[in-house]
Amino acid sequence: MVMSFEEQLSDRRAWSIGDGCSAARVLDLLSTKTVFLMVRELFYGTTRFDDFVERAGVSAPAVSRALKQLKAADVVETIAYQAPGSRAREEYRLTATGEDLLPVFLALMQWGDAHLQDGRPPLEFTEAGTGRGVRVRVTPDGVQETRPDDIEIRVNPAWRRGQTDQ
Amino acid sequence: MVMSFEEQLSDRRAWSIGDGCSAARVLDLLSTKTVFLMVRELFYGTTRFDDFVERAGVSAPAVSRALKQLKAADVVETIAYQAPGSRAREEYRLTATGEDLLPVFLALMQWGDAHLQDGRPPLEFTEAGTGRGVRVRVTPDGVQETRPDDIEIRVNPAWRRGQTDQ
DNA sequence: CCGTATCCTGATAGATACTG
DNA sequence: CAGTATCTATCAGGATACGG
Repeated sequence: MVMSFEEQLSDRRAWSIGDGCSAARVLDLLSTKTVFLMVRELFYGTTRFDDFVERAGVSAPAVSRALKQLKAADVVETIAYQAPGSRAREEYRLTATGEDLLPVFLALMQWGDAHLQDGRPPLEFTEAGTGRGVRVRVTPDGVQETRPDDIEIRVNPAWRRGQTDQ
Repeated sequence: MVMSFEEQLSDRRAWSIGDGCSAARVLDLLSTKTVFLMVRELFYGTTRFDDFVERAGVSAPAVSRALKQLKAADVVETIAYQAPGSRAREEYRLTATGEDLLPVFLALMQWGDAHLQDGRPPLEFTEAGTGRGVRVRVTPDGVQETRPDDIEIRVNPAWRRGQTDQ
């Protein structure tokens, strides 16, 4: 993938080192494991502080810091809401910017499923309308994309069986 | 994307916490910034130790550790080679497993380009045969994919101008 | 040129304890 | 229930110095 690229090395140096490269910039933001686990939970629909703590298995101070970072980066926003019969709360939601992280998240999952998980992936992602499986792919401009709203997640029954066997 | 998923929460707990979730497993491996920068360099075709140090702007010990980790994880392999007229060396290459990280890498770049970079992305990825731009997308099974070997990278001329203006 | 061991510093996570 | 302050332990990263 790279050969023709090597010739542009002098340009490459200009952005590669320091803050020019987008990958490097993203890592400054998402580098910590906790931050990324928060993003995962947000995609799974977690909205409340204690649920982040419990479901991600991370301490409350760490969650507090991570969520604050994400909010500062405009990945997360807090929305006031009123549960019927209880007092006002805030819930955490992905912003549009945050939802754009879906390909990053899915690509990470897919790679883990393929290379770190033995056998069947624990989760399956399918297209709501058609039921077809969805994956992250490198594709040329013009191909059809699946909208985030059209994605359904299911726990793979085969995996569930595998777990209880242990 | 998540509603139907919430109902399966009891299953979710089983894999979400600890090492069940692929995302969490991947993060155990790729969590550090240096490791990820090494992956970036590998995709750009860097093979020699000192080049990793220079191009990623990371200290030699950090590079040493990161490369060792990646090798242990079967993302990187070292291959002996003989440059004409100099002594034998080893070079670092992505394994097939490592090359599968391409969507992760591209997705990260794209997100950074879209949300952390002001304006034009510094790099452009195109399909070798057709010249069409390529991106990472969430797509249903069956759509055409671009092979890693068919991807060309170029430094965006517009970005280069923007740089020198500063 | 290609690495690695050692030491030191800064960032990050957990435990604990406390407020609205 | 929803956080935050503090304190400490751990770990990644740089500087330095040294062997193949």
